[in-house]
Amino acid sequence: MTSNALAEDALVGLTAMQREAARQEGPVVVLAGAGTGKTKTLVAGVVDRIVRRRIPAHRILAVTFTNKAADEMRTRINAVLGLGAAPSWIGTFHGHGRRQLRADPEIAVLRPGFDICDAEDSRRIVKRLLQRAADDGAWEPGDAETFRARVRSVAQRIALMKDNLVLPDQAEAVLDSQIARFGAKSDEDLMAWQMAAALYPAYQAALREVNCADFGDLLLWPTVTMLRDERYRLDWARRFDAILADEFQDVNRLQYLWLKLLSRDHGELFAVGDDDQSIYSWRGASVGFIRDFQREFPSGRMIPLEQNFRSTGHILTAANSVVAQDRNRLGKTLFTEQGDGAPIEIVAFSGGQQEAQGLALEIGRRQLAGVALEDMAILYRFNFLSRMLEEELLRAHIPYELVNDTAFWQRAVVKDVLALLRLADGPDALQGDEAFRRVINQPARGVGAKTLARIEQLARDEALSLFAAAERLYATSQSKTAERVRAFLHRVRDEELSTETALGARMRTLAERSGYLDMLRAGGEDGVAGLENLDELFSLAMEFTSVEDLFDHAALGSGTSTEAGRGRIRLMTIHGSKGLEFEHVFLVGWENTLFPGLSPTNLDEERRLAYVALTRGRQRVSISWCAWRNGRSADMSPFIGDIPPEARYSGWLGAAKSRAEARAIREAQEAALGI
DNA sequence: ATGTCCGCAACTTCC
DNA sequence: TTGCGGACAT
Repeated sequence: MTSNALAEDALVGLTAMQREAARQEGPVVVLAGAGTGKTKTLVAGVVDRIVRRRIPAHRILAVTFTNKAADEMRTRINAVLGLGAAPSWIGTFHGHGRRQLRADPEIAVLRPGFDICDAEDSRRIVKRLLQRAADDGAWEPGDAETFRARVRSVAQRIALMKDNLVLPDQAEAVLDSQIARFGAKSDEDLMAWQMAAALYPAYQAALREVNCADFGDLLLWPTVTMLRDERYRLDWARRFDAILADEFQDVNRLQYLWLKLLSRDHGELFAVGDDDQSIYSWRGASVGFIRDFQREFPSGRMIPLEQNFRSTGHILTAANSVVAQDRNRLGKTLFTEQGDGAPIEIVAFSGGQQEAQGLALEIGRRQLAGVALEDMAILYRFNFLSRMLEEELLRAHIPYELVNDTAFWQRAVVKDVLALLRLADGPDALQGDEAFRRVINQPARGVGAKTLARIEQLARDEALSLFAAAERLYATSQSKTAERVRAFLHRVRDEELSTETALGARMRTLAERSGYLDMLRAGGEDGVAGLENLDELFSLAMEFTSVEDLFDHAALGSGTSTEAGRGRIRLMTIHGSKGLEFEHVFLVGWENTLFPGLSPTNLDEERRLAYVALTRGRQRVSISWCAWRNGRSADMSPFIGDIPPEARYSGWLGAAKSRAEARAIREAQEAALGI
């Protein structure tokens, strides 16, 4: 087959508009509504550049927000062009930033081999700084609860400043403009901004001290350096002939500028997005960039895609109506040539448990009616809502899969064992201290707060690592705990000299010999779950050849790309569902106390979130809400009221019509599973 | 005086 | 589900 024929293949099945978009040269934004073939067009755009325009794959940069989206794009391009034909520069913003910063760590005042710390690590640093400031009497620490909230909020604001290219030494000066941009709804908010600005320089210094980059740093310093140093910018910009960006409506200032600096010379910026699906303003995203595109790129084209190929008419009517309340839209209306289909089903339950049970029953019923479990999904606003659902699905013997890429790497057991590896890899490395704190008393070996404080003191006085300080402190003592601690330290030291190169095997040995696995084995059900997680970690780690790579992937939450499990219903947050589609979708917890939430956040954004949720469904969408949740009464979400009456109806399908029916469904399911 | 274990609380959304 | 305060054990 000739390459041109291949290109045509890729374009086959595209509408005229989609094809035109894919072949467009120069700056272009494809304003693609949900289900209008956005990813298809993006993939066609990459293929067109490689095949028709003969741009080498390695000179194409494609960027997404999530690892999932990047994997998806790579898979689809490979499906068209053959395995390995996809550009190597397909990845997330953070992934690209990481690559750029690894090449020149000094632009962030870091040294080679720096670590990437995740949001939790950032919060830990902020926590320590806030504590120290409170001890110095800089402000009232408040009670434990407000202190915790403050840590979160200060950390988030520092991240927001980074996303807006505010450098540490500028924080105080631009404080007012930041407050103006993001608003401060309460005195607490205002105070958090002030603290964030005051602590930002110390926070950055703390990061550098341990040779760590946070998420923001990955893109901040490359971008700042490209702005300041034209040679540096050209060095990167000249590597690429074409830039493609997914989810353009969700870029923040930093990401936008990064894209612009890389594409400025040739103007080959191909972006797809939908302003109605902008749901990341809490991460600094601004719809303004897609809305002002035409002004920023006068020669650029904006191509709208409005024909929806995914959902039936009633679903689109519902989605359009919900989002129509948002004033400031670019404005487009989805349409379909399919029929109206089933109206949106609205179901009320008395409480969360009843909702979960009702859903389990309904899912069983549809399964019996021939709908495959993998064609169904349950979407919720907050992760904690999955708990009750899981319990009831388990009870009903309905196989499910929790879709949450990053959760795996955030599990305590995974972090603990990674910390063990980090210690073994270099106990005296600066990053080793955090790892030391994590595992020194895990399993409990008699090293509590007081002892740790003593170790920290010695470490500070003698400028030692915690590991070295502990070794010295316990070198001679004959106490039982001292002996056990000494044993632990020696095992880690031994492991440092290990000739074992397979990381998975190394970690298993470490976990075994440090007593960590025994702790889990003695830990009952939770322990078993932990052991299973570790097995997955060990096998994942086998694919990595360097410790650094493994830690990077752990921090960026990638690498657990488990194939969409067949025969399982999927559970995820609405945010996590963006870009996906399912035949049947269940939207739970649509109450005025939950969605939109109680705190007066950005109502338009919640609305867009509702739009995203609704447009995931192809055939049927069911919405449920509870009159009572967590001991509080609630009302139906106003978003439900926005759906025109002809596109919805009040169903009771979640409830069994009779006891006999419930039993029949259960028995059929159990029979199918051979229970 | 220290460390451990137990029960209770609250929890965005993601790289 | 982590993270804490408090009671208990060493």
